[in-house]
Amino acid sequence: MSKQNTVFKDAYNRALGLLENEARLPSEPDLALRLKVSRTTVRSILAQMVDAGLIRWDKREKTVLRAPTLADRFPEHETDSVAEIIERRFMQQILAGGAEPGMQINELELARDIGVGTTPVREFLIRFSRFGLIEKRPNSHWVLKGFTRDFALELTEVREMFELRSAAAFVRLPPDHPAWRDLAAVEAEHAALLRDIDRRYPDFSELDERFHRIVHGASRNRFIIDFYDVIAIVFHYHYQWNKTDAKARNTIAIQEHLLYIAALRSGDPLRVEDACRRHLASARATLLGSLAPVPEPAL
Amino acid sequence: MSKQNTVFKDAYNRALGLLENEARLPSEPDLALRLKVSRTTVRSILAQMVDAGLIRWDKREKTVLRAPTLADRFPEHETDSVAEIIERRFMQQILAGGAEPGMQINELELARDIGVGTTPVREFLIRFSRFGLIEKRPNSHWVLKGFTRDFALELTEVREMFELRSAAAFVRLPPDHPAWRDLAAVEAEHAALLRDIDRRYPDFSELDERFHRIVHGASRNRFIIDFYDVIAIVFHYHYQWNKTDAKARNTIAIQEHLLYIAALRSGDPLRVEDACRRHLASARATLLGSLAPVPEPAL
DNA sequence: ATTGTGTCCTTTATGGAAAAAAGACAGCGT
DNA sequence: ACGCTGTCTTTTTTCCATAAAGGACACAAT
Repeated sequence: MSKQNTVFKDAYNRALGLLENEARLPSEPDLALRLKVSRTTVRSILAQMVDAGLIRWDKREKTVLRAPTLADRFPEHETDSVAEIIERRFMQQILAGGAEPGMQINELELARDIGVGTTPVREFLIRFSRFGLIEKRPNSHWVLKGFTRDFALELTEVREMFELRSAAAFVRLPPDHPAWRDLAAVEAEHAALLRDIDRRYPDFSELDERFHRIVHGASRNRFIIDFYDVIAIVFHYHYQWNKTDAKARNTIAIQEHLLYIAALRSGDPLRVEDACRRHLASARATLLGSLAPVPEPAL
Repeated sequence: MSKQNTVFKDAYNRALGLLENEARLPSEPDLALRLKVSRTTVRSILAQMVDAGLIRWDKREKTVLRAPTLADRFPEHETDSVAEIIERRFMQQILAGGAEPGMQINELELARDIGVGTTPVREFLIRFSRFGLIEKRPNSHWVLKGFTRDFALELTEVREMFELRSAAAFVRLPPDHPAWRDLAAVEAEHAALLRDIDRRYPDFSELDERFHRIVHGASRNRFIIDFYDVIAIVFHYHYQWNKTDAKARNTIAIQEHLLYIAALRSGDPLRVEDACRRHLASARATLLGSLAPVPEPAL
């Protein structure tokens, strides 16, 4: 076994959707564009569809024979790339499972645990190291620095610097800048989410990321924009395994966002700074509160 | 050929220095500690020294037989790890050689060029991607974003935010904090360098990095501290192939550093901020000036 | 009792192979 | 003329093998 054809399987599943309401399929380059894969993969998909009796394929003629059923789809888990699998398993171990700071991380053991080769594990750890949670000892193991209170404080310190600056840059954007349109869109989604909060509160996480990325984008600074990756991954996994008071927490955050958005629209720098600071302070308090409580100093 | 024993060769060269003025060598664990390698490598070194007729080795007795000569050393280039070789060659291509933004980077070609396997090249690119100069298209090539004017502006913007905050944190350090001792040491080195500037001006680069890392360390924030890696690598390679006015440039920077250090010692936040801003503004101007000039807007 | 050595096992670093996926190009069809 | 397909080549992704390096443990020497 040398490589999983997850790109093929995922694109195949997505291609099944195109068969639903069409009698014939477009050209290969057109399909490649829509599915965001190469024409080589498109041709594999078409060949597979022929085998499955879904289409007849002769040169430019690609006639749909029958509608796809659930049985035609590849199972979800076979469409995950190795990198995604490694990320999930690793984050599970260090955020959910009890992993103490200082612990050694062993590439080989991790690879065996997950059932993949050492190469992708190693590459994952290298990529992941930029998040500041692990550190490499060359020619030796990795050290887990841990999702500690210190980590959260350092993360939020930088986040606050970056977001305040980005928010200030936002109000200086020209009125026809696409960011204003994006902002209006997320504002509407916030309002919609709030109206149906009892049922939809778990959807906030994704909206939160979208909103903050729009704000950070206004900085037009790749380092600031890229830093949001660190925040996003930490929040994503942390709150995924830490759902206490999720509804109340998200409701408050939505309201803060709405005030923050209104401030941005007002164009008043002072009002923006105030709304931004309030929200960031509250986000920090929530994050710190969800960590282990501060150790009591001895009396 | 599967792996270069560069760790061994580099440690062997360093170990030769220990033979100079000693009649016998210490224990294996002791040597391992001094050379910062494992005992396994120490034992390989000792075995090699026996073969070379440098020592007699019997259990705990490690008697020096003769002083090492230049011929005993491994040549410098054999002691560079593969990762170092890749980094140098790559930086040469993108900073010194004319590499236009938007260019594709090909792992395989790069590996063949340098004469190493694809695995370390790939790992280098992943590590390097955090510097914001290249970007990955999954399942496809890397894209060179280039050391452009925009890059320099974005880099210096973040640098200035981080350094101002770190400098402000520095003056709040307790008087017995080791950073004050480090600061005094680099101050002395600055003075010494300035006295012999005609001859020693190329040494400034290293001192510059040492100084700024001390300042950034005061932030006690891993993200701020790690960000200096980006600055360091850019400055290191950029000025290595761009030596115009190096002496004048370094002389000015030393003087700015001395004022900056004096401000830090004064403990006056306003004075610190002023000195820090002045130096950063001058560093930015120098960096931008050394890039291609701004394209003239059409009349 | 502590420190050092001999021995052996494990892990990391790196090259190599092969499947999956991307990409190039000539010739064909409209 | 332009876009599409057939075919072939190249590159990326991944697993695997092996040398280099690290690390563990029992026994030996001080």
